[in-house]
Amino acid sequence: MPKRGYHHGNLRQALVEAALQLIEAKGPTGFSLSEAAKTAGVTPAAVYRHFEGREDLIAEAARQGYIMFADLMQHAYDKYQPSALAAFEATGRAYLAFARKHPGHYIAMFESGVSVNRTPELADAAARARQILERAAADLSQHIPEHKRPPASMFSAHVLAMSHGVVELYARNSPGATSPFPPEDLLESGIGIYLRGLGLIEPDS
Amino acid sequence: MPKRGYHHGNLRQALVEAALQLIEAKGPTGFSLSEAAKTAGVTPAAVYRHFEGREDLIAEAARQGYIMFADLMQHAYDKYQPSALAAFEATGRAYLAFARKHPGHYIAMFESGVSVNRTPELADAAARARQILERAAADLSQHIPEHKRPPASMFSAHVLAMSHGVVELYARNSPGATSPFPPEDLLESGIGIYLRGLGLIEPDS
DNA sequence: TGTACATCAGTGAACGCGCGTTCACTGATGTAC
DNA sequence: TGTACATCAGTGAACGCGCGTTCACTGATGTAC
Repeated sequence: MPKRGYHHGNLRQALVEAALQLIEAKGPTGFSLSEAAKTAGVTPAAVYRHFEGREDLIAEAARQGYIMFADLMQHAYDKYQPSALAAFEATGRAYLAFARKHPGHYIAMFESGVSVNRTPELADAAARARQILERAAADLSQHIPEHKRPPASMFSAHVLAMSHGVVELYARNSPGATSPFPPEDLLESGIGIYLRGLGLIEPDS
Repeated sequence: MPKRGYHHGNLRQALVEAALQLIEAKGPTGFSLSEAAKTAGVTPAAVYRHFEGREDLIAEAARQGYIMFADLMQHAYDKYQPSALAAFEATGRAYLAFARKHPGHYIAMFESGVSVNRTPELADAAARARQILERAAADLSQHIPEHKRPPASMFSAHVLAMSHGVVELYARNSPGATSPFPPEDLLESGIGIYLRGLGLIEPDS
Protein backbone atom coordinates (compact mmCIF):
# COMPACT_ATOMS: atom_id res chain seq x y z
CA MET A 1 0.00 0.00 0.00
CA PRO A 2 1.58 3.28 -1.13
CA LYS A 3 2.35 5.81 1.55
CA ARG A 4 2.58 9.11 -0.29
CA GLY A 5 1.89 10.87 -3.54
CA TYR A 6 -1.16 12.48 -4.97
CA HIS A 7 -3.22 9.86 -3.25
CA HIS A 8 -2.50 9.65 0.42
CA GLY A 9 -3.21 5.96 0.82
CA ASN A 10 -4.62 6.03 4.31
CA LEU A 11 -5.97 9.50 4.79
CA ARG A 12 -8.96 8.54 6.88
CA GLN A 13 -6.87 7.16 9.69
CA ALA A 14 -4.26 9.88 9.28
CA LEU A 15 -6.99 12.46 9.86
CA VAL A 16 -8.18 10.69 12.98
CA GLU A 17 -4.66 10.68 14.33
CA ALA A 18 -4.12 14.32 13.47
CA ALA A 19 -7.37 15.14 15.22
CA LEU A 20 -6.33 13.22 18.33
CA GLN A 21 -3.00 14.96 18.43
CA LEU A 22 -4.59 18.40 18.11
CA ILE A 23 -7.32 17.66 20.63
CA GLU A 24 -4.72 16.52 23.09
CA ALA A 25 -2.55 19.57 22.51
CA LYS A 26 -5.16 22.31 22.37
CA GLY A 27 -8.28 20.99 24.02
CA PRO A 28 -11.58 20.11 22.37
CA THR A 29 -12.25 23.77 21.61
CA GLY A 30 -8.90 24.33 19.93
CA PHE A 31 -9.46 21.57 17.45
CA SER A 32 -10.47 22.52 13.96
CA LEU A 33 -11.12 20.47 10.90
CA SER A 34 -8.94 22.72 8.77
CA GLU A 35 -5.97 22.32 11.05
CA ALA A 36 -6.41 18.57 11.20
CA ALA A 37 -6.31 18.52 7.41
CA LYS A 38 -3.18 20.64 7.37
CA THR A 39 -1.54 18.40 9.94
CA ALA A 40 -2.29 15.40 7.76
CA GLY A 41 -0.74 17.27 4.84
CA VAL A 42 -3.93 17.68 2.92
CA THR A 43 -6.42 20.31 1.81
CA PRO A 44 -9.44 20.89 4.11
CA ALA A 45 -11.74 19.84 1.31
CA ALA A 46 -10.16 16.40 1.21
CA VAL A 47 -11.61 15.67 4.63
CA TYR A 48 -15.06 15.50 3.10
CA ARG A 49 -14.10 12.43 1.12
CA HIS A 50 -13.92 10.54 4.41
CA PHE A 51 -16.08 12.33 6.95
CA GLU A 52 -19.29 14.26 6.95
CA GLY A 53 -17.65 17.08 8.83
CA ARG A 54 -15.95 18.14 11.98
CA GLU A 55 -18.26 16.39 14.44
CA ASP A 56 -18.15 13.18 12.49
CA LEU A 57 -14.36 13.15 12.67
CA ILE A 58 -14.42 13.63 16.44
CA ALA A 59 -17.03 10.89 16.74
CA GLU A 60 -14.74 8.46 14.93
CA ALA A 61 -11.86 9.38 17.22
CA ALA A 62 -14.14 8.77 20.21
CA ARG A 63 -15.29 5.46 18.76
CA GLN A 64 -11.75 4.20 18.44
CA GLY A 65 -11.19 5.39 21.98
CA TYR A 66 -14.11 3.37 23.32
CA ILE A 67 -12.83 0.28 21.55
CA MET A 68 -9.39 0.65 23.09
CA PHE A 69 -10.98 1.41 26.42
CA ALA A 70 -13.16 -1.66 26.28
CA ASP A 71 -10.21 -3.82 25.28
CA LEU A 72 -8.20 -2.46 28.16
CA MET A 73 -10.96 -3.20 30.66
CA GLN A 74 -11.59 -6.60 29.17
CA HIS A 75 -7.93 -7.42 29.48
CA ALA A 76 -7.85 -6.28 33.10
CA TYR A 77 -10.99 -8.24 33.82
CA ASP A 78 -9.62 -11.44 32.30
CA LYS A 79 -6.28 -11.09 33.97
CA TYR A 80 -7.61 -11.04 37.50
CA GLN A 81 -10.10 -13.84 37.12
CA PRO A 82 -11.34 -15.78 38.93
CA SER A 83 -11.26 -13.24 41.74
CA ALA A 84 -14.35 -11.12 41.21
CA LEU A 85 -13.04 -8.50 43.59
CA ALA A 86 -9.62 -8.16 41.99
CA ALA A 87 -11.18 -8.11 38.54
CA PHE A 88 -13.56 -5.36 39.52
CA GLU A 89 -10.86 -3.25 41.06
CA ALA A 90 -8.69 -3.73 38.00
CA THR A 91 -11.40 -2.55 35.62
CA GLY A 92 -11.78 0.57 37.79
CA ARG A 93 -8.07 1.25 37.65
CA ALA A 94 -8.18 0.79 33.90
CA TYR A 95 -10.26 3.94 33.67
CA LEU A 96 -7.54 6.15 35.07
CA ALA A 97 -4.84 4.31 33.18
CA PHE A 98 -6.69 4.90 29.94
CA ALA A 99 -7.12 8.61 30.61
CA ARG A 100 -3.39 8.86 31.26
CA LYS A 101 -2.23 6.86 28.29
CA HIS A 102 -4.64 8.20 25.71
CA PRO A 103 -5.61 11.74 26.63
CA GLY A 104 -6.67 12.60 23.10
CA HIS A 105 -9.12 9.72 22.97
CA TYR A 106 -10.27 10.46 26.48
CA ILE A 107 -11.08 14.07 25.62
CA ALA A 108 -12.86 13.06 22.43
CA MET A 109 -14.93 10.60 24.44
CA PHE A 110 -15.77 12.60 27.53
CA GLU A 111 -14.99 16.26 27.07
CA SER A 112 -15.63 17.06 23.44
CA GLY A 113 -19.36 17.44 23.83
CA VAL A 114 -20.04 14.90 21.11
CA SER A 115 -23.00 12.77 22.10
CA VAL A 116 -22.42 9.08 22.45
CA ASN A 117 -25.51 8.61 20.33
CA ARG A 118 -24.22 10.61 17.40
CA THR A 119 -23.58 7.51 15.32
CA PRO A 120 -24.68 3.91 15.87
CA GLU A 121 -21.06 2.74 15.68
CA LEU A 122 -20.09 5.11 18.47
CA ALA A 123 -23.03 4.07 20.59
CA ASP A 124 -22.14 0.39 20.12
CA ALA A 125 -18.54 0.91 21.13
CA ALA A 126 -19.57 2.86 24.22
CA ALA A 127 -22.14 0.25 25.16
CA ARG A 128 -19.57 -2.52 24.96
CA ALA A 129 -17.25 -0.65 27.31
CA ARG A 130 -20.07 -0.08 29.76
CA GLN A 131 -21.09 -3.73 29.64
CA ILE A 132 -17.67 -4.95 30.62
CA LEU A 133 -17.68 -2.89 33.77
CA GLU A 134 -21.22 -3.99 34.51
CA ARG A 135 -20.33 -7.62 34.12
CA ALA A 136 -17.48 -7.21 36.56
CA ALA A 137 -19.93 -5.56 38.92
CA ALA A 138 -22.43 -8.39 38.49
CA ASP A 139 -19.77 -10.98 39.29
CA LEU A 140 -18.86 -9.08 42.39
CA SER A 141 -22.47 -8.72 43.35
CA GLN A 142 -22.60 -12.45 44.04
CA HIS A 143 -20.19 -12.01 46.90
CA ILE A 144 -22.15 -9.34 48.68
CA PRO A 145 -23.83 -10.49 51.88
CA GLU A 146 -26.97 -12.01 50.42
CA HIS A 147 -29.90 -10.06 51.75
CA LYS A 148 -29.92 -6.47 50.67
CA ARG A 149 -27.36 -6.39 47.92
CA PRO A 150 -27.69 -3.29 45.79
CA PRO A 151 -28.21 -3.73 42.04
CA ALA A 152 -24.96 -4.35 40.21
CA SER A 153 -25.56 -1.49 37.80
CA MET A 154 -25.67 0.79 40.80
CA PHE A 155 -22.27 0.20 42.21
CA SER A 156 -20.86 -0.05 38.73
CA ALA A 157 -22.15 3.50 38.35
CA HIS A 158 -20.64 4.51 41.68
CA VAL A 159 -17.20 3.31 40.74
CA LEU A 160 -17.48 4.86 37.30
CA ALA A 161 -18.49 8.17 38.85
CA MET A 162 -15.64 8.19 41.31
CA SER A 163 -13.15 7.22 38.62
CA HIS A 164 -14.42 9.92 36.32
CA GLY A 165 -14.40 12.49 39.09
CA VAL A 166 -10.84 11.69 40.09
CA VAL A 167 -9.70 11.96 36.50
CA GLU A 168 -11.49 15.22 35.84
CA LEU A 169 -10.63 16.97 39.08
CA TYR A 170 -7.20 15.66 39.90
CA ALA A 171 -5.58 13.92 36.96
CA ARG A 172 -6.26 16.46 34.27
CA ASN A 173 -5.07 19.96 35.00
CA SER A 174 -8.18 21.48 33.48
CA PRO A 175 -9.73 23.22 36.47
CA GLY A 176 -6.24 24.01 37.73
CA ALA A 177 -7.01 22.39 41.02
CA THR A 178 -3.94 21.05 42.72
CA SER A 179 -4.12 17.42 43.57
CA PRO A 180 -3.66 16.71 47.26
CA PHE A 181 -2.63 13.15 46.43
CA PRO A 182 -1.48 11.21 43.41
CA PRO A 183 -4.68 10.44 41.50
CA GLU A 184 -3.86 6.75 41.39
CA ASP A 185 -3.63 6.60 45.18
CA LEU A 186 -6.74 8.67 45.57
CA LEU A 187 -8.77 6.39 43.34
CA GLU A 188 -7.32 3.22 44.84
CA SER A 189 -8.10 4.29 48.41
CA GLY A 190 -11.49 5.68 47.49
CA ILE A 191 -12.60 2.48 45.83
CA GLY A 192 -11.11 0.50 48.72
CA ILE A 193 -13.17 2.38 51.27
CA TYR A 194 -16.24 2.07 49.08
CA LEU A 195 -15.84 -1.70 48.72
CA ARG A 196 -15.38 -2.00 52.46
CA GLY A 197 -18.68 -0.19 52.82
CA LEU A 198 -20.23 -2.91 50.67
CA GLY A 199 -18.91 -5.53 53.05
CA LEU A 200 -16.55 -6.91 50.44
CA ILE A 201 -13.36 -6.14 52.25
CA GLU A 202 -12.75 -6.87 55.89
CA PRO A 203 -12.21 -3.84 58.14
CA ASP A 204 -8.57 -4.83 58.27
CA SER A 205 -7.11 -2.19 60.55
CA MET B 1 -29.75 54.41 39.48
CA PRO B 2 -30.97 54.75 35.89
CA LYS B 3 -31.81 51.55 34.06
CA ARG B 4 -31.63 52.47 30.40
CA GLY B 5 -30.48 55.06 27.96
CA TYR B 6 -27.20 55.74 26.33
CA HIS B 7 -25.53 54.58 29.51
CA HIS B 8 -26.62 51.16 30.55
CA GLY B 9 -26.26 51.65 34.27
CA ASN B 10 -25.22 48.16 35.20
CA LEU B 11 -23.65 46.70 32.11
CA ARG B 12 -20.96 44.69 33.84
CA GLN B 13 -23.42 42.51 35.67
CA ALA B 14 -25.76 42.40 32.69
CA LEU B 15 -22.93 40.98 30.61
CA VAL B 16 -22.19 38.33 33.21
CA GLU B 17 -25.82 37.31 33.21
CA ALA B 18 -25.98 37.24 29.43
CA ALA B 19 -22.87 35.08 29.39
CA LEU B 20 -24.37 32.67 31.91
CA GLN B 21 -27.55 32.40 29.92
CA LEU B 22 -25.67 31.70 26.69
CA ILE B 23 -23.28 29.24 28.29
CA GLU B 24 -26.21 27.37 29.74
CA ALA B 25 -28.05 27.32 26.43
CA LYS B 26 -25.24 26.57 24.02
CA GLY B 27 -22.41 25.07 26.00
CA PRO B 28 -19.05 26.60 26.76
CA THR B 29 -18.05 26.34 23.11
CA GLY B 30 -21.13 28.08 21.84
CA PHE B 31 -20.57 31.13 23.95
CA SER B 32 -19.11 34.18 22.25
CA LEU B 33 -18.32 37.61 23.55
CA SER B 34 -20.11 39.25 20.65
CA GLU B 35 -23.30 37.39 21.30
CA ALA B 36 -23.17 38.17 25.00
CA ALA B 37 -22.88 41.85 24.11
CA LYS B 38 -25.82 41.59 21.74
CA THR B 39 -27.88 39.81 24.36
CA ALA B 40 -27.14 42.62 26.79
CA GLY B 41 -28.25 45.08 24.11
CA VAL B 42 -24.86 46.58 23.55
CA THR B 43 -22.07 46.77 20.99
CA PRO B 44 -19.26 44.17 21.30
CA ALA B 45 -16.77 46.96 21.84
CA ALA B 46 -18.61 48.06 24.98
CA VAL B 47 -17.57 44.83 26.68
CA TYR B 48 -14.00 46.08 26.80
CA ARG B 49 -14.99 48.86 29.18
CA HIS B 50 -15.63 46.18 31.80
CA PHE B 51 -13.63 43.10 30.92
CA GLU B 52 -10.28 42.36 29.39
CA GLY B 53 -11.86 39.95 26.96
CA ARG B 54 -13.81 36.78 26.54
CA GLU B 55 -11.91 34.67 29.07
CA ASP B 56 -12.06 37.38 31.67
CA LEU B 57 -15.82 37.50 31.37
CA ILE B 58 -16.13 33.75 31.85
CA ALA B 59 -13.77 33.95 34.81
CA GLU B 60 -16.03 36.50 36.47
CA ALA B 61 -19.06 34.27 35.87
CA ALA B 62 -17.16 31.38 37.42
CA ARG B 63 -16.11 33.52 40.37
CA GLN B 64 -19.70 34.43 41.15
CA GLY B 65 -20.51 30.76 40.84
CA TYR B 66 -17.91 29.75 43.39
CA ILE B 67 -19.24 32.35 45.79
CA MET B 68 -22.78 31.03 45.49
CA PHE B 69 -21.48 27.49 45.74
CA ALA B 70 -19.53 28.25 48.88
CA ASP B 71 -22.52 30.00 50.42
CA LEU B 72 -24.71 27.03 49.63
CA MET B 73 -22.30 24.58 51.22
CA GLN B 74 -21.77 26.84 54.19
CA HIS B 75 -25.49 27.04 54.68
CA ALA B 76 -25.85 23.28 54.48
CA TYR B 77 -22.96 22.83 56.85
CA ASP B 78 -24.41 25.22 59.43
CA LYS B 79 -27.89 23.80 59.18
CA TYR B 80 -26.91 20.28 60.14
CA GLN B 81 -24.62 21.15 62.99
CA PRO B 82 -23.73 19.81 65.46
CA SER B 83 -23.90 16.45 63.67
CA ALA B 84 -20.61 16.20 61.81
CA LEU B 85 -21.96 13.32 59.77
CA ALA B 86 -25.15 15.05 58.69
CA ALA B 87 -23.25 18.25 57.93
CA PHE B 88 -20.77 16.42 55.76
CA GLU B 89 -23.45 14.59 53.84
CA ALA B 90 -25.31 17.84 53.33
CA THR B 91 -22.31 19.60 51.86
CA GLY B 92 -21.89 16.71 49.46
CA ARG B 93 -25.51 16.94 48.38
CA ALA B 94 -25.05 20.68 47.91
CA TYR B 95 -22.73 19.92 45.01
CA LEU B 96 -25.40 18.22 42.97
CA ALA B 97 -28.03 20.73 44.01
CA PHE B 98 -25.82 23.55 42.83
CA ALA B 99 -25.19 21.93 39.46
CA ARG B 100 -28.93 21.53 39.00
CA LYS B 101 -29.92 25.00 40.09
CA HIS B 102 -27.18 26.95 38.39
CA PRO B 103 -26.03 25.09 35.31
CA GLY B 104 -24.56 28.20 33.71
CA HIS B 105 -22.35 28.87 36.69
CA TYR B 106 -21.50 25.20 36.95
CA ILE B 107 -20.32 25.05 33.35
CA ALA B 108 -18.32 28.24 33.70
CA MET B 109 -16.65 26.77 36.77
CA PHE B 110 -15.99 23.21 35.69
CA GLU B 111 -16.43 22.80 31.98
CA SER B 112 -15.36 26.03 30.37
CA GLY B 113 -11.67 25.27 30.45
CA VAL B 114 -10.93 28.48 32.31
CA SER B 115 -8.25 27.84 34.89
CA VAL B 116 -9.14 28.49 38.49
CA ASN B 117 -5.89 30.42 38.73
CA ARG B 118 -6.72 32.83 35.95
CA THR B 119 -7.39 35.67 38.37
CA PRO B 120 -6.62 35.97 42.09
CA GLU B 121 -10.28 36.73 42.81
CA LEU B 122 -11.35 33.51 41.11
CA ALA B 123 -8.71 31.51 42.94
CA ASP B 124 -9.85 32.97 46.26
CA ALA B 125 -13.48 32.13 45.67
CA ALA B 126 -12.63 28.58 44.64
CA ALA B 127 -10.36 28.14 47.64
CA ARG B 128 -13.11 29.24 50.01
CA ALA B 129 -15.50 26.68 48.57
CA ARG B 130 -12.92 23.95 48.91
CA GLN B 131 -12.16 24.93 52.50
CA ILE B 132 -15.76 24.56 53.57
CA LEU B 133 -15.91 20.99 52.38
CA GLU B 134 -12.56 20.28 53.97
CA ARG B 135 -13.69 21.66 57.29
CA ALA B 136 -16.74 19.44 57.22
CA ALA B 137 -14.42 16.54 56.46
CA ALA B 138 -12.11 17.49 59.31
CA ASP B 139 -15.04 17.60 61.75
CA LEU B 140 -16.10 14.19 60.59
CA SER B 141 -12.58 12.90 60.85
CA GLN B 142 -12.81 13.18 64.63
CA HIS B 143 -15.47 10.50 64.66
CA ILE B 144 -13.51 7.95 62.72
CA PRO B 145 -12.23 5.03 64.79
CA GLU B 146 -9.10 6.61 66.20
CA HIS B 147 -6.19 4.60 64.97
CA LYS B 148 -5.75 4.66 61.24
CA ARG B 149 -7.99 7.51 60.21
CA PRO B 150 -7.22 8.74 56.71
CA PRO B 151 -6.37 12.42 56.30
CA ALA B 152 -9.45 14.60 56.11
CA SER B 153 -8.40 16.16 52.82
CA MET B 154 -8.40 12.69 51.37
CA PHE B 155 -11.97 11.72 51.94
CA SER B 156 -13.03 15.24 51.18
CA ALA B 157 -11.44 14.61 47.80
CA HIS B 158 -13.17 11.25 47.49
CA VAL B 159 -16.59 12.74 48.07
CA LEU B 160 -15.87 15.63 45.76
CA ALA B 161 -14.76 13.21 43.05
CA MET B 162 -17.85 11.06 43.36
CA SER B 163 -20.12 14.09 43.37
CA HIS B 164 -18.42 15.52 40.32
CA GLY B 165 -18.51 12.20 38.54
CA VAL B 166 -22.20 11.72 39.19
CA VAL B 167 -22.96 15.19 37.92
CA GLU B 168 -20.87 14.86 34.80
CA LEU B 169 -21.90 11.36 33.84
CA TYR B 170 -25.48 11.18 34.96
CA ALA B 171 -26.93 14.58 35.77
CA ARG B 172 -25.78 16.47 32.71
CA ASN B 173 -26.75 14.96 29.41
CA SER B 174 -23.38 15.79 27.87
CA PRO B 175 -22.06 12.33 27.08
CA GLY B 176 -25.58 11.22 26.30
CA ALA B 177 -25.28 8.38 28.77
CA THR B 178 -28.61 7.35 30.13
CA SER B 179 -28.79 7.42 33.87
CA PRO B 180 -29.68 4.08 35.40
CA PHE B 181 -30.88 5.85 38.54
CA PRO B 182 -31.86 9.36 39.54
CA PRO B 183 -28.55 11.14 40.14
CA GLU B 184 -29.63 12.27 43.59
CA ASP B 185 -30.26 8.67 44.64
CA LEU B 186 -27.05 7.52 43.05
CA LEU B 187 -25.00 10.09 44.90
CA GLU B 188 -26.82 9.57 48.17
CA SER B 189 -26.33 5.81 48.12
CA GLY B 190 -22.76 6.08 46.88
CA ILE B 191 -21.74 8.40 49.68
CA GLY B 192 -23.66 6.25 52.14
CA ILE B 193 -21.72 3.14 51.17
CA TYR B 194 -18.49 5.08 51.25
CA LEU B 195 -19.14 6.42 54.74
CA ARG B 196 -20.00 2.95 55.92
CA GLY B 197 -16.61 1.89 54.60
CA LEU B 198 -15.07 4.51 56.83
CA GLY B 199 -16.82 3.01 59.80
CA LEU B 200 -19.02 6.06 60.24
CA ILE B 201 -22.29 4.35 59.63
CA GLU B 202 -23.34 1.07 61.18
CA PRO B 203 -23.86 -1.83 58.79
CA ASP B 204 -27.57 -1.40 59.40
CA SER B 205 -29.07 -4.11 57.26
C1' DT C 1 -31.30 77.64 39.82
C1' DG C 2 -28.63 77.77 35.66
C1' DT C 3 -24.57 77.16 32.83
C1' DA C 4 -19.89 75.33 31.42
C1' DC C 5 -17.30 71.62 31.41
C1' DA C 6 -14.86 67.15 32.52
C1' DT C 7 -15.67 62.41 32.59
C1' DC C 8 -16.19 58.23 30.61
C1' DA C 9 -19.70 54.54 29.04
C1' DG C 10 -21.16 53.05 24.84
C1' DT C 11 -21.05 53.67 19.45
C1' DG C 12 -20.18 52.15 14.89
C1' DA C 13 -17.09 51.26 11.42
C1' DA C 14 -13.31 48.72 10.33
C1' DC C 15 -9.59 45.11 10.55
C1' DG C 16 -7.66 40.56 9.66
C1' DC C 17 -8.47 35.81 10.74
C1' DG C 18 -9.60 31.07 10.52
C1' DC C 19 -13.51 28.65 10.24
C1' DG C 20 -16.60 24.97 7.73
C1' DT C 21 -18.20 23.98 3.43
C1' DT C 22 -19.02 23.94 -1.95
C1' DC C 23 -17.50 23.17 -6.45
C1' DA C 24 -15.55 22.13 -10.87
C1' DC C 25 -11.21 20.35 -11.66
C1' DT C 26 -7.02 17.18 -12.10
C1' DG C 27 -4.20 13.54 -12.09
C1' DA C 28 -2.77 8.96 -9.94
C1' DT C 29 -4.34 4.28 -9.68
C1' DG C 30 -5.82 0.03 -11.22
C1' DT C 31 -8.53 -2.68 -14.47
C1' DA C 32 -10.32 -4.39 -19.05
C1' DC C 33 -9.03 -5.65 -23.25
C1' DT D 1 3.12 -6.65 -22.25
C1' DG D 2 0.94 -2.46 -23.70
C1' DT D 3 -2.81 0.79 -24.22
C1' DA D 4 -7.43 3.05 -23.26
C1' DC D 5 -10.25 4.27 -19.94
C1' DA D 6 -13.16 4.53 -15.62
C1' DT D 7 -12.74 5.61 -10.95
C1' DC D 8 -12.33 8.56 -7.38
C1' DA D 9 -8.97 10.76 -3.89
C1' DG D 10 -7.22 15.08 -3.37
C1' DT D 11 -6.76 20.11 -5.32
C1' DG D 12 -7.27 24.97 -5.06
C1' DA D 13 -10.06 28.76 -5.39
C1' DA D 14 -13.91 30.76 -3.61
C1' DC D 15 -17.94 31.74 -0.44
C1' DG D 16 -20.09 33.91 3.53
C1' DC D 17 -19.74 34.03 8.49
C1' DG D 18 -18.98 35.37 13.09
C1' DC D 19 -15.27 35.97 15.77
C1' DG D 20 -12.22 39.10 19.00
C1' DT D 21 -10.26 43.38 19.04
C1' DT D 22 -8.92 48.49 17.81
C1' DC D 23 -10.03 53.14 17.28
C1' DA D 24 -11.62 57.81 16.98
C1' DC D 25 -15.98 59.38 18.12
C1' DT D 26 -20.31 60.95 20.61
C1' DG D 27 -23.39 62.07 23.85
C1' DA D 28 -25.39 61.31 28.66
C1' DT D 29 -24.20 62.18 33.38
C1' DG D 30 -22.89 64.64 37.26
C1' DT D 31 -20.14 68.31 39.29
C1' DA D 32 -18.06 73.03 39.94
C1' DC D 33 -19.07 77.46 39.96
